[in-house]
Amino acid sequence: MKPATIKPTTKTTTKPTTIKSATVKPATIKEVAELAKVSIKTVSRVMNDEGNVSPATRDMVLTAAQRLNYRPNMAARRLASRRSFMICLLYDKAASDYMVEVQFGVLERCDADHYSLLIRPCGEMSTRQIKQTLEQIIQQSNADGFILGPPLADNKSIINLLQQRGVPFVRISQAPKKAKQPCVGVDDTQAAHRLVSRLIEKGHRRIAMIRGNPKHGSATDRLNGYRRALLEHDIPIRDEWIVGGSYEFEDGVAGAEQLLALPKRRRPTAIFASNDHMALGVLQYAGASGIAVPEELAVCGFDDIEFARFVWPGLTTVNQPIRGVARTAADLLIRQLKGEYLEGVSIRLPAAVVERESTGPLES
Amino acid sequence: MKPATIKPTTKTTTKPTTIKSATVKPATIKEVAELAKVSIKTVSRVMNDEGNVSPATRDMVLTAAQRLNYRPNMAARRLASRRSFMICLLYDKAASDYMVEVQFGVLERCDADHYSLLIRPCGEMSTRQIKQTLEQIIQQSNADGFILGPPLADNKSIINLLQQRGVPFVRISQAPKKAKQPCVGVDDTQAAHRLVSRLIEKGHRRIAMIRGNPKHGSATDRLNGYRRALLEHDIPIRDEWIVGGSYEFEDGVAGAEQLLALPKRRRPTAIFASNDHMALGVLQYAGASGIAVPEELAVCGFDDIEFARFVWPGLTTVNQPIRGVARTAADLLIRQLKGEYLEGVSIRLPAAVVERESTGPLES
DNA sequence: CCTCGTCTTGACAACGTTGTCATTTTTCAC
DNA sequence: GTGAAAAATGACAACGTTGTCAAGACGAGG
Repeated sequence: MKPATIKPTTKTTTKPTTIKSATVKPATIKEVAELAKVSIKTVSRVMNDEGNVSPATRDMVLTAAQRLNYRPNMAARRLASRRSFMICLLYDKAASDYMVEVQFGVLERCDADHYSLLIRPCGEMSTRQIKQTLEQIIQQSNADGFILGPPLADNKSIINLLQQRGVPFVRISQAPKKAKQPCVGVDDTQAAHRLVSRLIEKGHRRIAMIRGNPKHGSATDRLNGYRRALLEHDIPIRDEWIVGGSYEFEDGVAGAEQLLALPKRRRPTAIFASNDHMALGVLQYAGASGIAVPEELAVCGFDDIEFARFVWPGLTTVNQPIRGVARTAADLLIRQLKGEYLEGVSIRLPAAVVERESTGPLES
Repeated sequence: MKPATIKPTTKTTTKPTTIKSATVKPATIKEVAELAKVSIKTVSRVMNDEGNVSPATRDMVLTAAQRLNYRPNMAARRLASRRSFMICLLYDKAASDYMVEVQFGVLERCDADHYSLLIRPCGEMSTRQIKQTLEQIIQQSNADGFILGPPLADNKSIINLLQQRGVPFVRISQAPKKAKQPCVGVDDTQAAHRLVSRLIEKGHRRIAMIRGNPKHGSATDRLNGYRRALLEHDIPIRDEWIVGGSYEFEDGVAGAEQLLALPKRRRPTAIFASNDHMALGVLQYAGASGIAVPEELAVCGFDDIEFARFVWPGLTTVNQPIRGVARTAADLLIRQLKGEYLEGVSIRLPAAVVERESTGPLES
């Protein structure tokens, strides 16, 4: 980091000359109590909706609080209650669009209950480092709970650690698996199934697939959806039409190259890439090698990232209700923190196929 | 929000049956003090690097702390010191790639000093709402300082509020303007100038521009860079080649339509869109209307978002060192919090033109 | 050897809440 | 009315740090 070039001033230690308006000292619970003529404990009860407060006193306290513009001091509250009112969102350096949406969703729910959100991207960390970071967050920041984004949500080692520590957490993942913790996600298998079925309806028989990163449970699910759709329509599943990938743009390019190099007879007329990044890779390869999309090749992806509609032809894909998933995850976590018993709860939100130009004319 | 379907269990209030390993109670400063045979205050001094501690005692404390795996309790620290060790990142719901990078950069710096990061997207709020939110964050979470992302960094009203409250903040903006607060950014004018100059070098004379959102200072800067480049090469600036926009994809589409509808003689051979989103809009319009890029039309953008290289043809654009800018902003803020005097400091980081296929063959 | 600074160190009171438990008031059934 | 349970309220001690201030230890200069 380059140090700033600071214009030396006459007195380096002098405070800025800004006319600092006497920063109003925030009111404390004590002052509210005095004004309302009750004990601080009663004020506390009202502020926390603890019940066992008569409507009359409740009103008194509320108006007093309002008049003093009182807001409970979080630090004190945290210290006394041994809760931090903080939720930590743990995620890989996943697709930025995806995570921004997740952040939004979680924040929406957090705000409703005055929880703060700590974000912790772990993209460049080893599992060991992540665990260390976790320990620190638990002990130091004292996070009340965690939300694990994909693919961390499927990381056995991390799950175990949190379980051992007794910290509540919710997983965002399509694969509920055996873990008992609440899990929210989208039914990837079903969505992929629908998408591929749609291709079949449009007349395609030679449909290839580029698989996703095997570390993500979603990769398997999407593959299964593809398989099921083909099976249901009595289309044989050919190994040469299923190529590897790991959700990166370049995998799409490489996959397309491999698939389109097949002899004309066995060359696919449609490619289903396991995510939009790879689908865009396919589009780029097609564009660069003069293959017309969708006339010669239909392409579709998964995720409906922002840019799926910003390319030409627009990319057919699956839109996931990410924000909703995230909001639900936060909701489950907060409810758990409030004492609700949610073991084994698993929620699937529906995903919708979005058809654009890359799979053919829109009215069909 | 749909409520979860919860399998009723026999005892609803029972805690999960998970074997909860006796969650180790974190060590407190008191225990460290006892083990090191010093007072808690001395431990505190060591932990905060306050100085005036003899090397011998310092060592004792440090080893004791390590042996107990001691980490200061943040809540207590916050309460006692009346500082929150929290920084709030305030931003519009700007391009997600951009903000994720900013978050990364800020986090990197925060971690180094054990600051926590609060994120606060204000995309859908009015200035009034934002101010209210700010008040709450200042009073309740007690954030020590703020980092304002664009375009909030140029919002006079918000700046004033923070100034009045006496809360330190750093702006991320290309336009230092008259505000005294530290500001970090990129020299947009210069970058745009370079980009357009490059187009001129490649032989273009009819270069159009799609302007950015006038609320962002960057829009003006980029326009100025464009103007300067043309002026320097004695190319007249024609109003019909400068169309409005507000950084959205659709503005690019519309702008392209408008520009390419000009009679052939006056039709631009190159379009400089003020950001990549709009440039992608131009690309889409060109693709959809059969205009070959770069042969018939050169296109370039600004920002170098992830997808600039994922489209065909790859988009020529300007790469901003966003993470570096963010890290620097956080650095300035933290240094300010430590008492350094940084009024009027303004740091510009260089941005680089990235040439891809959309402006012509790469070796030229 | 004394004195006066400077460096170290510690005792103790904040900080602003919540938790515990005792006390007072209200409610209700008889 | 009476008694007993329930509801409402309050006193006070946590919570785990940091800030303040005073006291002790140590060195240097006379």
